[in-house]
Order: sequence, then C-alpha cells, then structure tokens
Amino acid sequence: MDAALHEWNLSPKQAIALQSRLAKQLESRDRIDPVRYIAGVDIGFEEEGAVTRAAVVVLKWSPEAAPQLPVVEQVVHREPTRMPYIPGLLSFREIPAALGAFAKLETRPQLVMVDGQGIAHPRRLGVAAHLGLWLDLPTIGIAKSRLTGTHGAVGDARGDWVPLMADQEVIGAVLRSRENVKPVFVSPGHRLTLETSLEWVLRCLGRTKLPEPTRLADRLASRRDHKASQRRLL
DNA sequence: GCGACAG
DNA sequence: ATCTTGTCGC
Repeated sequence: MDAALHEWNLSPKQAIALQSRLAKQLESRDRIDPVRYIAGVDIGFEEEGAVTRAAVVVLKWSPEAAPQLPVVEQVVHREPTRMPYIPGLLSFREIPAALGAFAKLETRPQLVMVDGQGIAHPRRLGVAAHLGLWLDLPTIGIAKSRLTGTHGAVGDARGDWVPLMADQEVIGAVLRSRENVKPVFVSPGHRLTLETSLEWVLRCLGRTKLPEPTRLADRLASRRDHKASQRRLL
C-alpha cells in the first residue's frame, strides 16, 4: 500500500522516470498459463470527468465458441479522478481505478486485453504493459489510434497487418481487424510476444473492429451503457 | 522553436 | 474520454 501511494502520486517528471525503470521489468517472451478466462479492461468517465469508471469483463475461452465467448463475470468500479490526461502518462490516470475493479473480481483470468498501448509507447510502458506488471499477468494492448512509432500502409483484408516500428525495433502491429475501418494498434504488454498477442486478438475477433474482451469492456465503461442500464431500472 | 500526442 | 441525431454505405 505504501508503494501504491508513491506510484500514483508523482509529478510528470517522476512518472516518466518510473516508466523507464519499470519497462526493464517487462517480460517479452511468452509466459502464459493455459487460458480458461480472458479479461477485457476499459475506462470511462462520469460527472464531466470528475469520476473515473473502470470496467472489467471476463469471458470464458473456448476454441469451439470463439469468437462468441460467454461472459462469466463483469465488474464496474468508480472512484474520483486523480489526474488529467497527459499523452504518455495515461496509466497514472487509469490504472488506479482499473486495480480497484480487479480487486472486486472473483475470477482470475490468464490473459488480459486492455484498451490502449502495450509497449508501443515512448518509454515502452503503455497502460497495458504497466497494468500487466501490477497484476503479474500476460497483457495485450489494443489501441484505436497511434501514440508513437511509424508504419507502412496496411492491406485492406481483415487480418492484414504491418509492423509498427520505433528505434529500429518492432514495437507492435497495425492490424486491419475489419474491412473498411481504420486499423487497430496491437502491442504486447507483459509476458507475451507480438506474435502470440496477434494470435489471441485474431482468435477473439468477431466481425467487429475490436476483439470481444475490449469491445465488451468498452461498452460497459461507456456513458452509453450507463444510461442504458439506468433506463432499464425505470 | 514547431508539431505530435493512447484515452 | 465526452458532448450528440441522423445518415451514408457495406
């Protein structure tokens, strides 16, 4: 709890220094248990941004049912927003709430998919990578837009992808997850290679832009779903 | 100094 | 992220 207090109350300069240190602790090889449950995480906001709303959805993995995986548990956790959005420091704004949601979770997933970057980050520690270290679980980042890195044109067919490069290294993949739609940015977070990350994203991909875990977490975290559930209560 | 910039 | 209805296209 002491470490937590210090980790989330840092100045931008201190936060940047911490990211560089933590990035060295990431495991870039596959270290994953047999997958039974996959979690999707996303964050939304309420009260004009004053309240942070973290959503976690757990799906039961089964190759037969994929990509239609049954939801076995879902949790929403709210808490006061502690810091503004600063490009590159997203994890310090979102992870505290995400950890609160995981604390309420009964199921321990073997794989976590996060809305945001994995190592495709200026200091190689995007929100998915940072969360992976905290949870000590394999994580994959799936972002809807680019934060850093360069890439060529992506093919038009579903499943086409090109490497996302930075400093002569492959930090992720720009994936055409659905035709006629902007590609998504996939990058490994913790305990996974890019190849394995792409395999899991494709396995969980329906005919939508986002793979099921983050698509459902996105919906649960959004303001839209919030109002929908309130309407059902009336 | 001038842009770029996850959610 | 969020504010927001209809509308163009596969």
